[in-house]
Amino acid sequence: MSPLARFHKLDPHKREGILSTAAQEFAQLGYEAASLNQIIARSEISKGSFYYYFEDKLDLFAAVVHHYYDPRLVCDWALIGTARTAEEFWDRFHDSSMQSARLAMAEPLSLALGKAFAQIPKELWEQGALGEYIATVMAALGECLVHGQRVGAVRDDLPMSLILQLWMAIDAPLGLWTFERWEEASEPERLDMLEVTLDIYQRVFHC
Amino acid sequence: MSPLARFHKLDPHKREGILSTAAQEFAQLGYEAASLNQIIARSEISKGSFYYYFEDKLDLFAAVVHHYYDPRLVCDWALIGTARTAEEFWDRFHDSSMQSARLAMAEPLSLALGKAFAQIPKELWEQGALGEYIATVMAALGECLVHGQRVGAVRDDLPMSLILQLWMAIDAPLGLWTFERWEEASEPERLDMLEVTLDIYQRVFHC
DNA sequence: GTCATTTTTAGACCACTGGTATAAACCACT
DNA sequence: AGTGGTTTATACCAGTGGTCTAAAAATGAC
Repeated sequence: MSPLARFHKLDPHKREGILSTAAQEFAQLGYEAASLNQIIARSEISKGSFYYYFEDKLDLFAAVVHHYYDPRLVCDWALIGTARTAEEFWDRFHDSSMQSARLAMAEPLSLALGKAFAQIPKELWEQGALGEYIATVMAALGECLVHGQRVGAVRDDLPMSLILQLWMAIDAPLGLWTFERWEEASEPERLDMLEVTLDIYQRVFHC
Repeated sequence: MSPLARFHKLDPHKREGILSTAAQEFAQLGYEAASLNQIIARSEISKGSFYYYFEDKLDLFAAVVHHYYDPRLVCDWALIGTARTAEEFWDRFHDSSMQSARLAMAEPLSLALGKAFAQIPKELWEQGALGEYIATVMAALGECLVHGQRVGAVRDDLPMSLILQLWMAIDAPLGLWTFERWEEASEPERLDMLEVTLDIYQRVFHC
């Protein structure tokens, strides 16, 4: 039986405890800086048990992300991906990401995890459970963008892999910027930030 | 006397040796993964000596960057920063970054260091000698962009800090993408890649 | 040339890292 | 009660970046 499977049939209370302390640790310090030993100690679990439940540190992180990172934070790509025209595509993208942003700003833990995520070295992106998770998300975004190309909303002079890379790269600073000033911003200022963000996506990816 | 000062008045041969092995190690493995102990061992230097010459690992990295990262790889921002009109601004930017790109592609070490650089956690960007280096470079770019705003070439609806963040964020995947296909690309293909890169900068930052 | 002082080197040592190994405890089932 | 798989505890590992101290080498004053 795989370690993760064993973890899943653990007493839910204990499971939550482990995931929660791990999430805090990762969110606060980032992936690398978070100490696995600390997490283990704080979870009041022995090292043996830990490695009975998880393959390694990265596996734990994947489990945390899977549990705490709300997928609604990212756009509803399935919906966007059914737009008929370019205008409709960007309109839906607009609405959906507005909605997601609102949600995201209310969930600092998810955001912190996102930051920790972005910090993970690229060569680990393809490994283990985390790799699968990333692959899924990227595939969904990719599919959506390919549809965008089909309806003439997204430029097709660039390879999709580059588009995805750029997308992720742009997302990080924009998200951070928005998040940092969200609390102190008035409602129109907030709207403005979101519009700016969307505008940049369009500038880069609209054909 | 500061460690770095001591390092600088070391026998140039020995100095080169240390910097060279460190550069290789960092370039190959990235900052985190590079083992300081390995570097020390390969440099045939004792740990005591190392910490007599450098504050810490990051300080060494800063010294390596300072020594091996050719500033010509980045644009000639001083030149661009004296453009009189928006058109001239982007033209100069175009020419300058074309030239820089050519140079960069011929210096894989510098590029690898750049990658290692990008991987360093943000909270270290402001520390020590590396922090100073980064601050200098960013200041130069910032100054150039402010001038760009003055002549109407660069949008001024965004805070400069965000513009800089975005600039760096976009730079990474584009540079990587270009580098990866550079060798196998024909001359027109190369030109095309560079044009695409420049176009994206303009899309995002042109007002 | 000798001695004292400072600069430089060597390497043992430190707390900590992620990860392994192994043996004991637990728990059903016959 | 015995057996065999599941779960736990902990000692241990090589490696990490970094500290400390004592000796060696260079330097300057006389």
